[in-house]
Amino acid sequence: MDSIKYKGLLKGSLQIIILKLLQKNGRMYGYEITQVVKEITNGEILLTEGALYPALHKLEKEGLLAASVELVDNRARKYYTLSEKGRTEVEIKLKETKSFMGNLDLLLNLNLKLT
Amino acid sequence: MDSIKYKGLLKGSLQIIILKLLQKNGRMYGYEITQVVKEITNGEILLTEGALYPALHKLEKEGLLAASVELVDNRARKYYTLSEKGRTEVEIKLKETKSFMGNLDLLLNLNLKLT
DNA sequence: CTTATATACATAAGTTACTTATATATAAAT
DNA sequence: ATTTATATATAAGTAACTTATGTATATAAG
Repeated sequence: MDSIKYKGLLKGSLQIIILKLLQKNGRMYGYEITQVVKEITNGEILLTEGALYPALHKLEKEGLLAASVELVDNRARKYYTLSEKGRTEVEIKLKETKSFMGNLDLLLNLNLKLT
Repeated sequence: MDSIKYKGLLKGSLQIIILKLLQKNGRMYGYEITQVVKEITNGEILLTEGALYPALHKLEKEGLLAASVELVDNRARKYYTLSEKGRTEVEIKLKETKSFMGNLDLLLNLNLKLT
């Protein structure tokens, strides 16, 4: 698995992507996140395991995610959900991301319309 | 000088910010870039010297920028302009950035409209 | 039947782009 | 006289990645 595009750009946005997907879908496991991101972005964003799993562990350690392992088809899946703290944080980080994109819009003359 | 917000998010976007400002303004020096970014973003993006100057040096080394030192008020200024390669690259990186923001829009449900 | 692909997680080593801190130097303002 | 603004540079440390490797099961292909 490898992500060809957006070499530097993904930096800093992986956390909010994970948090937002969990906010939307309630309960997901790591591999599922990689597949959903791939589908939604038409294969343009391909998360690497080496980035995703440490990011999940970090978010769990920080108390934003709760994890529970489950056996499905004799294979271990680690499901994640947002904690209470995570539900608060996702809103904060989302606002930050929007604000940053608004500023990038001004600097790069992208003519975005944030609704 | 320090940038409070967008801790991770700025990563990967500094290069395109520099290139785009030079495309727009033709000829700028480092300190001027920090001030223009500060003004345009209402003080929300504050470039650090430790990030800016190495980034300028790297872009110059890669042949995207041309530099010339000038004395103004007895102080040395290093002016940068886009090279031919830089003029091509800024368009490529701009498209990449737009594409990435479009994908982030899909993942985060931001409802932006890229024109 | 054995090999490749998909599913599923984890981590170690290396790279890169930052932050923070420090350094130098002149000009202008307090 | 001291601080703030202007102007550039670099060294040390950190965080978030990439790349590579490892383990293990299920399924499809040849």
